Amino acid sequence: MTVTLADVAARARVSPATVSRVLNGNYPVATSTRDRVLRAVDELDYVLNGPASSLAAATSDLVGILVNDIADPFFGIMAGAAQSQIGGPGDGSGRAGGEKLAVVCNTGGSPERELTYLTLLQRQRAAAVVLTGGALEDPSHQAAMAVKLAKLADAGTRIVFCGRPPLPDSDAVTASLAFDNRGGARRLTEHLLELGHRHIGYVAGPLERTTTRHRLEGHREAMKAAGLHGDEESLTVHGPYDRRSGYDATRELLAREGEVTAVVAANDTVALGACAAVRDHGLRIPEDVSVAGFDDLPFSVDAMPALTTVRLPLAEAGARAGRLAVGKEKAPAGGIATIDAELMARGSTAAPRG
Amino acid sequence: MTVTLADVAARARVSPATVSRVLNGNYPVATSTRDRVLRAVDELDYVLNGPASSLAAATSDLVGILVNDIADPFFGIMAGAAQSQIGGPGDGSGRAGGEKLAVVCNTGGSPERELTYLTLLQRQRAAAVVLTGGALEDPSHQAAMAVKLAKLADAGTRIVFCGRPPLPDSDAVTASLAFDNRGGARRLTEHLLELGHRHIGYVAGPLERTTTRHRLEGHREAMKAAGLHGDEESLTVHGPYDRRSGYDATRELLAREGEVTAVVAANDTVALGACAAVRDHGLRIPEDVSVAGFDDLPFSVDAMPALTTVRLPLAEAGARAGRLAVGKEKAPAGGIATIDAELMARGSTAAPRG
DNA sequence: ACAGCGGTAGCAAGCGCTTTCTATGCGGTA
DNA sequence: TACCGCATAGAAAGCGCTTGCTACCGCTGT
Repeated sequence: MTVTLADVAARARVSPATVSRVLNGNYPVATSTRDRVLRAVDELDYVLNGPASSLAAATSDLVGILVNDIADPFFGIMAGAAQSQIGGPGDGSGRAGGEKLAVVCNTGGSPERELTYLTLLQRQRAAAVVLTGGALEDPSHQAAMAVKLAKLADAGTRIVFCGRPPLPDSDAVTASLAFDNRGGARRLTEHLLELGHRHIGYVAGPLERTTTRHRLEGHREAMKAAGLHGDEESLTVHGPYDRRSGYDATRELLAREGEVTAVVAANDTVALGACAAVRDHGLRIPEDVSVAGFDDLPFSVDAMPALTTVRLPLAEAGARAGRLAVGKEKAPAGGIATIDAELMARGSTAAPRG
Repeated sequence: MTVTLADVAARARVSPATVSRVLNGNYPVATSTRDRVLRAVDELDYVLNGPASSLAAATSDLVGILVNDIADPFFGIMAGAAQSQIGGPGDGSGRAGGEKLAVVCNTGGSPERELTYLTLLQRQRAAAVVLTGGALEDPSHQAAMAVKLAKLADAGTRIVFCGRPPLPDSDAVTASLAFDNRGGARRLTEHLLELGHRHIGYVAGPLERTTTRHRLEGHREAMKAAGLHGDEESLTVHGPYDRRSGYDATRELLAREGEVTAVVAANDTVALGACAAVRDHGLRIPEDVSVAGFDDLPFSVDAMPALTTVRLPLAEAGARAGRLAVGKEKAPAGGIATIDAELMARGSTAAPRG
């Protein structure tokens, strides 16, 4: 039926062992023999049996990339960059050894799915796993993750975090690349404060994610430093990281009182919803209300007016995570690197009226 | 070291065969025995060895989803929807049998990568493969794909196309879900013609993709039906499916002569670039120039003015492809289904001046 | 009371590869 | 000329699981 190593061996008139060695290139084989084998492989159109190979070698070339939402470019960009480094096809090396299969797994933000994907990858004896995006704060889930990751690490799977805070007291994770969400958020709010805003609405992400908390903390840090605090609670609304959440929350913020002069959104997508709400409320951006986002996704510069936001180097971070995952790059000191976030002041923010 | 089936068997005081049967649930096992086994699995924290299992059973639970650009929500949305149906974790069934590992592979639009990913999936003995997005028109690549897909199908891998035209004379593909790009494009251009436009610039996608050709054909069909043809060639510019291409091409179109009153873009992302170019040229949308996109990605409604475009039911199509891939749904008659595209007339198009 | 049978469990033979260990052939050296 | 060592190839033992077949047990039917 399907062609096996033995078939190739027979055709090349060598032993299966030799074919295996030619394919893996990890053992000296005479050039003439190698050529013969390669020709046979070609003629028979032989494709290695991955499971058999993985079983015998006790390793696999699978690399999993976990993302919260594959439809969100935030994750897509990171995942794409990571995948491009991990290789699979066309990583430029041309070496058979570099032929890793980078695959992305969509958890949909669900803790169970996250865990189950990890189990599935463990089952496949994955070579590495990259976890992207913020983590859930739920202690029991964190504990479960720590255990699972420890087991994976134990089995030789390399683990890399990308855009995710490091796991405390764990040496399972090879490297953690964490975004400076707090700093970015602080600078963003400072920018608004400098423009003269005092009543700033905050449309935050889901309560239980680290990303949400960090950005919120940065915002509040800035507010506090400006001597503004007390009404933050009432000016903060939580919701998922989507457009609708931005729309609904902003309508609510606007309806509550007329006092809000600026709205900071959890991310750019939410900001787009916020913009729509501001307009539907009959107000102009930025003359009546300033709006700001976070992430600087590609479409943000095309919003009208262009969205003030905080740029996260998603592609760079993803690529680095990919390289770390396949060992092309060595881990930063302490296994942790913080990635800077840069304020992008654009047209959607301006001084408040009056 | 790691826990094996045999360890579980020993602990449950049964044979390995019995453990395997409990795990696979495909053979009668007495309840008491099953419980004992399940408890042992739990206590030992046993995780099946995927490669070994796949080798012995000659099947695997991997399902590959190939996309051209994972950072593009067009693909992200389809892939996410497909993945959600394929299951992996939390497909709702709860059945162990449904635990497929849906993974997405990013070809970056490169033909070699596409082929190599297919080989990699073949090597893993994937249960199914979903190919999304338009195909390349290059005959030699198409032939290579046909051969590769035939081989995969031969090995029992189910193959589904999503948003991709069917492969002629091939029974390798289980089902093809093709978007009605031609019809959508035609209706879009008709809309512009009805508004009174006569000089319509077209920023097309890469020359070698079926999607590009089909959309272009629809456009020209409409033009021809309106008795307008001849200058289409000169009003068409090709480029990649990205913002920059839309920007550059539109600048060029605008600079060429002042006559263009509308710009149709290859997709929404390109349209965003076109919008920016129109504005940078000192013109207003839609008063001076109308702009239209394609796909109706989530951000399109938030452009200012909201983008007129053609809606493709990406999520529905992706979900259906996912279901077809795992056999939850049966293939449409003839293995081919055409998915309708709906015109979304919004603020970015209006009658030309004068 | 005995053959026969449905219901369970175990045995053992692989699945297709990797890898250790062993065998062979050859050139070079004393 | 005899011996050693290197370079290369082969033999064979698994890797951990699945599954066809056999074995056993307690019943039922006659």
